[in-house]
Amino acid sequence: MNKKKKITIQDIARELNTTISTVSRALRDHPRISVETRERIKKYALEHDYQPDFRAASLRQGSARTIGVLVPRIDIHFFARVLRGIDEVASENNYNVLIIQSLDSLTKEINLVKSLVYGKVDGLIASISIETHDGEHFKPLINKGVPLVLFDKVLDDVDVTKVIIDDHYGAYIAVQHLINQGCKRIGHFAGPQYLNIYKSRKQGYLDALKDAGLKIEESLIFEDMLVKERGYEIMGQVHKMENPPDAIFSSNDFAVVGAIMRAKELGIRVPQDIAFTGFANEPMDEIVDPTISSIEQNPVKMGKEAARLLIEQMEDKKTAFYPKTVTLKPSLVVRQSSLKKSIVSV
Amino acid sequence: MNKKKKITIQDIARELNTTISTVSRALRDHPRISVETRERIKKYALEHDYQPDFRAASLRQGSARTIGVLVPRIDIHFFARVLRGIDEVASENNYNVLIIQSLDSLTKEINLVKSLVYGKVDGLIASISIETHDGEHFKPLINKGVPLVLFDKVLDDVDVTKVIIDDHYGAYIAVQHLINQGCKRIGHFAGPQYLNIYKSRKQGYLDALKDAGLKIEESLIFEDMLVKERGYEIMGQVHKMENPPDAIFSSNDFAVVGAIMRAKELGIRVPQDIAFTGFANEPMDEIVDPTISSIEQNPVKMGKEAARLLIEQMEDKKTAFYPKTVTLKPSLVVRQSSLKKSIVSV
DNA sequence: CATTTTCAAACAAACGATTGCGCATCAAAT
DNA sequence: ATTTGATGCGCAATCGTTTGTTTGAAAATG
Repeated sequence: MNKKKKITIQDIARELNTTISTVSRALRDHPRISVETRERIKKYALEHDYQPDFRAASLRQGSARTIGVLVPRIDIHFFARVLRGIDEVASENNYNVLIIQSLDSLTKEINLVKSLVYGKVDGLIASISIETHDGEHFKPLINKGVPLVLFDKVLDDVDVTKVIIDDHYGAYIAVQHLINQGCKRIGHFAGPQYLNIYKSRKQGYLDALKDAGLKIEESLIFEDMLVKERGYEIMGQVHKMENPPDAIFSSNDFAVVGAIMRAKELGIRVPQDIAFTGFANEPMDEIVDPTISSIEQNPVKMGKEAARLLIEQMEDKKTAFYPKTVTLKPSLVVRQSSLKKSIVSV
Repeated sequence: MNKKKKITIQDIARELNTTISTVSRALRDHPRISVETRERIKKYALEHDYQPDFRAASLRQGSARTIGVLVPRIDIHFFARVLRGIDEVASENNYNVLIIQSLDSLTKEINLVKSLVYGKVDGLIASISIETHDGEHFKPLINKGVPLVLFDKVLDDVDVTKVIIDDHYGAYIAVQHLINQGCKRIGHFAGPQYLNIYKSRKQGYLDALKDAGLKIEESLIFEDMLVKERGYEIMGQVHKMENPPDAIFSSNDFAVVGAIMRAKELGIRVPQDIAFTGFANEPMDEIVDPTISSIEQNPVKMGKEAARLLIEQMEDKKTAFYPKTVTLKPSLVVRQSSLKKSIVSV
C-alpha cells in the first residue's frame, strides 16, 4: 500500500507553494507560465503520478470526450466489427467509447437514450433495434444539440447523418461476378421482403440480370428465411427441377452453407455444377469446404466512417451543420464456391 | 428546434422560487421536503424533461457508476460474449460500461489503464494482452483503491479477484466423453505448451486417460499451432499411421475443422472411424458438417461473474476485502463429430 | 406568555478542475 | 522620470450537483 489518497491539483499547489491556477496552467503548457515553474510542477506531478480528475475537468469544460454507441447486441459479429472501427477512430482522437445495447428492445433503447442526455456522452452513434420504427426518442437528444449518427439500420424521420451500405450494389456485383464466371441461369435466395436490406439485394440481383440481358425466371427466386436448414431444404427442391440453376446468389451466407451441404450429399459439385455467392462475409465462409464467396460489408470501415463523421460534427460547432448520408460500397470476396473459371483452367 | 438549452436544477429553482438544495432533495425524495413542493418540483422537472448532469453528480458523489472493461480485442467472439455478460449485470445494477481495447499491445494497455485512474471508472474488469507478463501497471490503480477483477488471462503477481476457466476439467470431460463413446486410442492436438491454457488441457487429457486405465501413447500427441491448415496436415500423417487413433481431443476447434476436411477427402468417416472433440465451442461448430462437439467456456457467465464480483467489491467498502479466485467449470456440448453411440444405435 | 420542539426550506460549502481578469514586477522605450 | 509592454502568477468565479448546517415560523409544551 503506497498512498491511498488521490492527489489533486490543489495538493500539488500546496506542496509547491503556489496556486491551483498556476498548476493547472503549467500542466497544460500555458505560455504565461515560466519554464522553471512549469518543469517543477510537471516533475512533481509525474513523480506522484497525478492524473486530472476526469469528472471535474469534463464538468468544467462541458465535454466528457466520450462518444456513446448504441447497438442491438454487442456479440453479433457485424456489430463487434463496427465497434472495432469506432473504437479505433475514437481513441485516435482521444475519445472514450461508452457502449450500450438495446438487446433489440425498444423500451430498453428509449430508456438508454434518455439516460445519455447530459454529460454522459458528447455524441451518439446508433444502430436501432428491430422493434424501432420511428425516431421520437432521439428527438430530445437532437434538440439538445447532441450530435447523432445512425448506421446500418437507420430511420427516415430523423434528419441526421447516416452511414449505410449499398445493398443493391453489393447484390449487383455478386451477380455480375457469377455471370462473368459463365453462369447463365442464376437463382436467388431472397430474404423477407419487408426488410429493406433484402428488398434492395433482390433488386440488385434483378438489375444485374437485366443489364446482362439474361432472362428473369420467377421459379429461380426462393423467398424464405435465410437459415442453414432452409438452404438445405431448398437445395433439395432445386435438385428436382428439370431445368435447375447453375448458380445461386443468396442474400446471406447461412443459407449457402445449408445448400452446399445438401449439394454435396446429392453429388452436385460446387462450383462446377452450381456456383454460390453469399452476402455478409461471415467468418465461417473461409472455414467451410468449399469456402464461400461473399459480399464484404466492411463493418470496420463503417464504424470508422461513423466515428469520423460524429467527431467532425462534435468538434465543428461553428459552421452550420447539414446532415449527410454516406453510402458505403461493399466489395466482393471471391472464394471457391463461385470460382468456376480457375477450376476449369487448372 | 424546441429548446436548445440544457435545463439544470438551478433553472428549476429559479422558476419555482425556491432553492437548488430543495429541488435536489425533492427529486431524490428526501423526507424533509413537504409533499406539495416535492410534487410541484417533480412535475416541473418531468415536463421540461430534466435529467441531472451526470458529471456534476458523479464529481460530487465521488462515483461515476461506471465500470471499465479492458480486453485485447472487442471483435473476438469470446470477448464479445464476455462483454455481453458484463453489460447485462452492469445495467441491472445501473452501471455504465466503458470498454477499452489493448489490441494486444502492452504499451497501449499501460496507457489506457493509466488514463482510467481518477473518475473515469469506479472499477475495472480486465483480460490482459498477450504481451503482458506482469501487473506493474495495475499497481497504481490498486493502490488508489480502484477495485480490479481479472478474467481469462490473469496475472500471478497482482493479488486481486480473478475469474478463470477450469481448462483441466474441460479437457478431462471431453476425453471422458470420447471414452464413453467407446474410443480406445484417443489422440490429442495440443497447443503450444508455454501457454498455460494448453498445458492444462493436455494435463486434463492425460489424467482422463490415466483414470480410465488407458495407455498414454506419445505418438498420438501432436503439439502444434492449432489452425485449420495444420489440422488438415496432421490428419494426413494420422492416416498413414499403422495404428491410427480412433478419436482426437483437440485443444481448439479450428484444428478439428481442418482435420475433418482432410478425413473426408481420405474417405475416413467422422465419427465412425475417428471421433473428434474440440475446445471453445466456436460458432462454426454447428455450421460445419459434421457438426463439432466442443467444450463450452460459458463466456457470458464469466462476464456476469466478473461483473458481480466487481460490483460487490465496489459497493461493499466497509468490510475488509479479500481477493478470491473463481474457477468456472466449462461444459461439454455433444454434436455429431463425437457421437458414435447414437449413430450405431440408429 | 415564554420557551422549546418540529418541520420545511434556505444558506453555503464542498467536489476538482479551467479560465477571464487583474496585480505585480522588471526591462525597455519615450 | 514616466510610460509602455511584456511576463509570471494569483484571485475568484464557474461548471451542476449533493449535503451538513442554519434559519424562521408554526406548533407544542410548561
